[in-house]
Amino acid sequence: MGGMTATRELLPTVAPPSGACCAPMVREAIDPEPARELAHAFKALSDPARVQLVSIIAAHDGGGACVCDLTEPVGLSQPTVSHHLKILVEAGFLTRTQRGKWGYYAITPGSLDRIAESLTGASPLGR
Amino acid sequence: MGGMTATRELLPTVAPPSGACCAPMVREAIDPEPARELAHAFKALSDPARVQLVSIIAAHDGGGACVCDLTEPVGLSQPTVSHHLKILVEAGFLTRTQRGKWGYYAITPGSLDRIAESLTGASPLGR
DNA sequence: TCCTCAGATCGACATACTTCGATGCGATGA
DNA sequence: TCATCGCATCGAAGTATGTCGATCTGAGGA
Repeated sequence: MGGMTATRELLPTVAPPSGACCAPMVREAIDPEPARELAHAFKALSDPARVQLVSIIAAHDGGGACVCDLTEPVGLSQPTVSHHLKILVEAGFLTRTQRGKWGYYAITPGSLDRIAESLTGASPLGR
Repeated sequence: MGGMTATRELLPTVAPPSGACCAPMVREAIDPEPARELAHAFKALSDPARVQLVSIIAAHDGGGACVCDLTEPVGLSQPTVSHHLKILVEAGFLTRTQRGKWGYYAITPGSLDRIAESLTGASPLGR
């Protein structure tokens, strides 16, 4: 294999002769179904209000936060906040528990780390 | 500090007497503006086709991938793929370079790690 | 110069999402 | 038992998003 020097610097100004226009893939890409699930998780975090809600609830740490403490910081109506919370619960980021007449929301342990891992290292999106 | 035993297990069945219904916050929550930016980044990854595109391009690693290699795996039309790529570029996840008559897309180094960090450790969403 | 090809942009359409006021429901307190 | 409180659900309205066919642009080759 002599003479393979500086191939990285000598990218051809035109593509390979025929057929392929790109270099072949180095690794396997994600399958459609996992892609769908991953996108669904990201969609749950794709609204500013929901990002704030997760942050506020994470800041409460131990006991969780009730809806009454979440409405005012995000500046939205109670039904809207309730709607966002439901989306976050269904996506697995939050858990809901009822104590007395208050409902408390808490971060599902590990849920954020799991989604973070999908973006790094040897996962389908990481490099 | 005697007698502070098992307070974690003895959560009251009703909330604190008056006013506050939750424990106070342990840390600072995210501000509205950073929340908006973070949500915007997540929104770029909130579509299955875009997750697949990022994965396929990441799998090409070195030289990047051209649009002709991206249309078929995601099963969408060329204008639609082009549309999704634009969103990913604007969100900072991809970079585009022209070589000959082909356009090549590559992952912006560190962009995925940066978003992953916002979900873990001492960041506003992590715990 | 003209033709061809890769791919970006445009316009249109259907669907999904965000938001709110009104209402329903279960738990507390009187 | 009845009134009140916390909050989930419902229905409606406006906006944003995903998708495609048609078209435009810019680079290469004849």
